[in-house]
Amino acid sequence: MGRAPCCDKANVKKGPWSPEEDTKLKSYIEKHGTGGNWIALPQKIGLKRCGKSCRLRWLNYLRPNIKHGGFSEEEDNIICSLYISIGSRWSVIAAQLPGRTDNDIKNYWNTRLKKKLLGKHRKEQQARRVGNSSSIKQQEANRGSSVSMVPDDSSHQQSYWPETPVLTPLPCSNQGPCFNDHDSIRRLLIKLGGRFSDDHYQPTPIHEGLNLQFSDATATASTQQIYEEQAGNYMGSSASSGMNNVAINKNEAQFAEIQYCAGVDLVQGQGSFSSTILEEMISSYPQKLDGLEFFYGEDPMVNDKIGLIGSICGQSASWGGPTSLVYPPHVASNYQGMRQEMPQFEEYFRYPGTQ
DNA sequence: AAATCAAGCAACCGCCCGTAT
DNA sequence: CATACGGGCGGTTGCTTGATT
Repeated sequence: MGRAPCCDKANVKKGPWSPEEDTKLKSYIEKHGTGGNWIALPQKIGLKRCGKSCRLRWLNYLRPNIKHGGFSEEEDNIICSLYISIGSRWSVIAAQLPGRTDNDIKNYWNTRLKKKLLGKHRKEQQARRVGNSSSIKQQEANRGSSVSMVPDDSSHQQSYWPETPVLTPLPCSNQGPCFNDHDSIRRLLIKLGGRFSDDHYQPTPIHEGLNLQFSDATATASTQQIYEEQAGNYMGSSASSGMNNVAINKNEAQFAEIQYCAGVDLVQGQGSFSSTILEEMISSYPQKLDGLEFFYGEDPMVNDKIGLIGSICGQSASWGGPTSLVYPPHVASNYQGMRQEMPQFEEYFRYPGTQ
């Protein structure tokens, strides 16, 4: 039995919204809210629109405090960092950029940022081929100093934002990249299903379905609280629909840790995680590099593929050099297989009960 | 001035997931 | 447990606008 359409397609208007439609929708929602039912909303207002269309219009354009265009360098960096870490999960990325919508970020990434970064990376590839190492160093030095990390005070979450799970807005300082903040990254990755080890945290049998730890002893009580909320969610979902959800989230969390390690290296200029493990990954799993092809350019050499992160965040190769690489989600989904096939892998990621 | 091309963006489509029945 | 339904999301489409020939 096929799905019933969400609306009567024949009697529904499509295409651009008129100012009148915008006004109707906006004033109604501001007065009465959405009523928790987008499908019924257009009939109440007298709009010949699909409920989903109304929802999209409201979320992307009519909601207060929406910012359009004019992405800052700082926002670029956040988007890049998150894209590298979690992939095209635009809603999660958008939650880190108050005032931005997932659609906006997605469009921005697809139309500009991707090309911008690709151009940057190719430039570096060419420079490397020419062997002009001194000019590269100069470029990198310039780039490092040009990365703007100016805090944006105007971007606090407003009351219309809670529909997306709000993570703590990145606490930016003018001293360095926003993503230097471990806790922000932790919160984000926890949201995606992982958790961090906590000296005060004692795993219970009920939590063992999520036996993932991040090797970070600085986890805070708030982090633990978030994790426990997450664990509660998982317990709830597993109670209603089996353990599959937990298993899925566990994989995501494992992926998140891999990404987290690389991501922290990425943003902090620390190469400790990357060097050995990633070289091994690359030599063992060159096919796993799919998904970020656009960064690689036409150069088949793996080493060239790996300079991408440096390009992305405008950081020098010095922090990770030719060994800094993160894996797209589908790679991480095969994490168990990777562990089995590559014993060394285990050495780098300690999980509870594996020591 | 007209035609063509490319970029940007708003909106739609279809799938997945959670929840209610 | 199965089914229906709504919400949410990412991918894609197609229109608009500006640049170039």
